[in-house]
Amino acid sequence: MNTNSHPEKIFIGVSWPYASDKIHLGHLAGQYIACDVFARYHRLKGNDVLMVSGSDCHGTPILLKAEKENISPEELVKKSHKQILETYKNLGLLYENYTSTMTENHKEVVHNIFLVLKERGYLYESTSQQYYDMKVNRFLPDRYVIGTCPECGNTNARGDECPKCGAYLSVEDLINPRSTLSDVKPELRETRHFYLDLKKLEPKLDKWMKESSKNWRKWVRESSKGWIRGGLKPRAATRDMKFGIEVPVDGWEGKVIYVWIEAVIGYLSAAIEWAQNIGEPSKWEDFWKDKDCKHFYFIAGGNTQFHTIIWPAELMGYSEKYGDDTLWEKYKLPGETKGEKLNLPFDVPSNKMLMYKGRKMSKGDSHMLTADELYEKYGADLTRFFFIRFAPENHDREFSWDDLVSTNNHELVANIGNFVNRTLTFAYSKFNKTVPNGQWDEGVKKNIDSTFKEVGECIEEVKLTKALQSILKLGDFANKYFNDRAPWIDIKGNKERAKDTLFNAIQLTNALRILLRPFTPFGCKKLSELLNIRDEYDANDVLVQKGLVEKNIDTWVYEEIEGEKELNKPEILWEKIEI
RNA sequence: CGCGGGGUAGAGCAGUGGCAGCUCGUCAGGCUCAUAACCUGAAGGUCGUUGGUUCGAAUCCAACCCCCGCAACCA
Repeated sequence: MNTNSHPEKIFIGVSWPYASDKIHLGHLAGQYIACDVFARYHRLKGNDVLMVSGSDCHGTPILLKAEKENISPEELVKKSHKQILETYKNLGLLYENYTSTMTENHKEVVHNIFLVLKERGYLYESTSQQYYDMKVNRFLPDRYVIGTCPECGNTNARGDECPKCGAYLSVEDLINPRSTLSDVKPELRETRHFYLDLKKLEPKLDKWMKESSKNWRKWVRESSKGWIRGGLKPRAATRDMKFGIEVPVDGWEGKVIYVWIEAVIGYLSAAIEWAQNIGEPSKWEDFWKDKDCKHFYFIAGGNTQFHTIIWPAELMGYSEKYGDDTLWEKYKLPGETKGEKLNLPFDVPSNKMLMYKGRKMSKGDSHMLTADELYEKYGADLTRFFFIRFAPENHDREFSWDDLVSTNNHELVANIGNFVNRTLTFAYSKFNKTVPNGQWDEGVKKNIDSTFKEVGECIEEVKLTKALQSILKLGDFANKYFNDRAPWIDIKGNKERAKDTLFNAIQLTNALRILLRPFTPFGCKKLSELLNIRDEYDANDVLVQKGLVEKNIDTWVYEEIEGEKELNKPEILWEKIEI
């Protein structure tokens, strides 16, 4: 059932996990749960949602890790991709298309964009000196060169920064440079690269950001403006490497497109792939060219400038092809029919960092807890609930097992779960396994309606923690209502009043079920069964490749459960954690 | 003086000009339908520091202190 007569179009781009390892808790806190809650809400509301992402498969760290494990980079990527999908499935993270940067389609779209940017003069060639390791036959990114810090004499300063004195260094400043890959002294060699001319796009970016960033989170907006204020520098768009998407220009063999120039293009290529998958190759234009389609990018702190500066810059430069007949004919994207510009980000709800033991989690030195560890121990709903309840939306947060246990026992279990259970067991045992036929209490009705309104507004503004708190407030209200009305006393002498109480308590239960669907879909699915509501929507039907994900039976307007409906035998939705 | 965020009760946080709030924890009481869950009440704060603007400042301005993130392919 879908009563939304004016569906909105919502495009959601989720930052691409790097296919070198499993998903860890920082990823969950950063974006992978928030995006799913947001998407589920909009689908529930009856909006057309296209949420895409994929595995980011290229780059030096994958190459090095593969070498270390003595497998090919392709094998490593394949393994990681599979693990990521498994985690998504377990947690019920649902995409219209989750793909990877290894597809032919992605390569084609990347080449198309690269060449248009080049033709429009946003990519220029330049040569520079870079360290080269003769032993492993490879150019070295700055961080793979260590040496003596010219400021403090620390002998283990990195090419970009001295960890001891904090000085920001240029790699050529290092005294006695050594390669971290082979420990040999690298030599400076001349190399040629393309650079993305961000300086040239700066005025356009500046204007766009001033107009568009008003609704962004403060820290995202301010730091993005700060980068522009500080002046944008050209960024290398290619690298000396063999693993990746080759540069589509003669004489550039052996070089690939820099992974962050390339990976963000995945938001577009994954939408194109989705359209092909559903057999309507032009369908992606509904999301990328309809000016009313809002684009949300769910990412985490460290990637902010790629989504507020670099990706918009690429899109702006690329969109100049639409004013040029020659380019338009020459560089059509797969399935492209309309000569309209591509949409820019509407919001980039980036989260801050989740800290673990005082510092951020990192794949680099295995300072992390994997998503699977948490899932295996506590299941999908609590994992999801926790990372929304304690999301680092505006500042960093320390991950804490105490918070996790506390929020489970006090909020998910005692507040919501217990209310549902006391209501259902009461109705089941005292009212002959049915919903008692009672009268609405106006206060209850009003509270349900205003909670739907408030939660909806919060989610649409991507204030998910606040949305969840609002739901918990309804849970508080529900428990208080039950307590104040004391139906266990009425049942002995004033059964009509008890009937009304339970009727309203059941409505509150059902309201909580719908409100929580985006957050804890598994428990809500179970609750549907207890309430004897037909619910074929599979909470972890992940990666629907064909068509938009099937819409829910529910809507975001509360519909009452009629009296005398039969109930199923109550069961516990969420278990308390004993310490 | 690189850019940015944060500093509010024991802990975690909300609060952007009008009586300092929420959750947990602590203490006391109530209830017994419910997963020892639920409800009521109490204690607990110099809102980082100093100065300024204002009838009025946690909130606006200035200076300073402390914590954190951002340069690499770190979410």
